Amino acid sequence: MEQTQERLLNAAAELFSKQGYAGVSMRDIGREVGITQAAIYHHFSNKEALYIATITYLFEQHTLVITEQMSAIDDPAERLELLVGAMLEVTEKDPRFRRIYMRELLEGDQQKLAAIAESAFLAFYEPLYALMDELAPDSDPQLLIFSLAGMIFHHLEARKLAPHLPNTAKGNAGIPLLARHITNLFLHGVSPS
Amino acid sequence: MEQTQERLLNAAAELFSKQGYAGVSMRDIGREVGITQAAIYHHFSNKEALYIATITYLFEQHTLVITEQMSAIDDPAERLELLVGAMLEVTEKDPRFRRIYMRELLEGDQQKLAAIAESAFLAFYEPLYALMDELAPDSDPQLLIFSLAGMIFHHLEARKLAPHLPNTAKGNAGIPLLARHITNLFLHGVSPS
DNA sequence: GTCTATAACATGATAGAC
DNA sequence: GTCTATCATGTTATAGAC
Repeated sequence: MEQTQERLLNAAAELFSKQGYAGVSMRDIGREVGITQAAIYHHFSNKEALYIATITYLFEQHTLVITEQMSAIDDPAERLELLVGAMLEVTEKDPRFRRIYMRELLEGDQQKLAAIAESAFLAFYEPLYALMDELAPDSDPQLLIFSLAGMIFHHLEARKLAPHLPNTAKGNAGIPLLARHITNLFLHGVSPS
Repeated sequence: MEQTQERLLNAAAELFSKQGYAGVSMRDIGREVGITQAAIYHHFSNKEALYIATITYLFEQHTLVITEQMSAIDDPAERLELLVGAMLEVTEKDPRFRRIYMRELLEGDQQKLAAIAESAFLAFYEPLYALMDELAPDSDPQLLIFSLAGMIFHHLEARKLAPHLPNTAKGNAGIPLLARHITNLFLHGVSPS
């Protein structure tokens, strides 16, 4: 099979995002795909290379779609709305993507972070930077990006916490409601006019 | 020394929060404290027991301080400002605290999350809920809390990423600047009137 | 309370057959 | 491209001396 490499990437994405780098062995990944641990080394030179390739694979899969859609829209506020909605949808549909991101923030050393930033995050970061510059020319675009990303990622993870908190609305907040909440808060704050 | 147990908890907090459960060996923890791996088993029955004890230890340390300060302030906007500043300060001073929180969001099963929510998060959640209700009576308080927490936690983690991104301002954003950014965005959005 | 020694097993990686 | 076999090392945990 020629697609073994991609099946390895998908198995690795599932396992790494759920259990972390140290929590997954090459044998675990091989088992998932149906080959032995040794055979993986024909496709990737070592565990770290497979890990980096996995992250790159996940980012490329999802960020290209979003930036393409964004580039078709002129109005900044409209572009923001699309960005938030698309990010929520994509990261809801593929939790591996957002978990690998958060996990790397937590435990990635500077060397690995640098590799990830260059190979995966940069292409996504630039159009966001431009958008923030249009929306708020007097603010720091990087701070705004970090704020927005923090809201999007945290909402999706924190939903697991909601059932254990008081006064929680019945039924989880759907993606469209979340998108409206975040977009509105980002544009107008807590007290919209 | 009688305080070996506490020194073990601190070393474990440092390592577990940074590298995750699987990423830390009993030897690593013992080395940090200056005893052998075998000696740890005199204080904790096994690795998992040490991990649970570590999480409990961290949460107990940090929850009360902030809510006490908040209860002294009447004006909601002022109380928000204090909350954001205090949260940033505390979680900056003890990164182990926020990392364990994010890590448990990522990989904690529902049972462990329920325990953490009840034993640690509830007492903190209630005054926040009341504050949101005062700030924006027509919005969902839980959504607002998750948005705010997402910004605070993500900013502090994402600073590791900044050096690898283009157009980064020289020098990391300090806590006071971050506090002003988040408070302002939360109250007025990207384009304050 | 801490040590050394050791058991029993898992891990990343390589060599070489097919 | 995948296998089996193997190596060197690291892992949790226990036993028993001091």
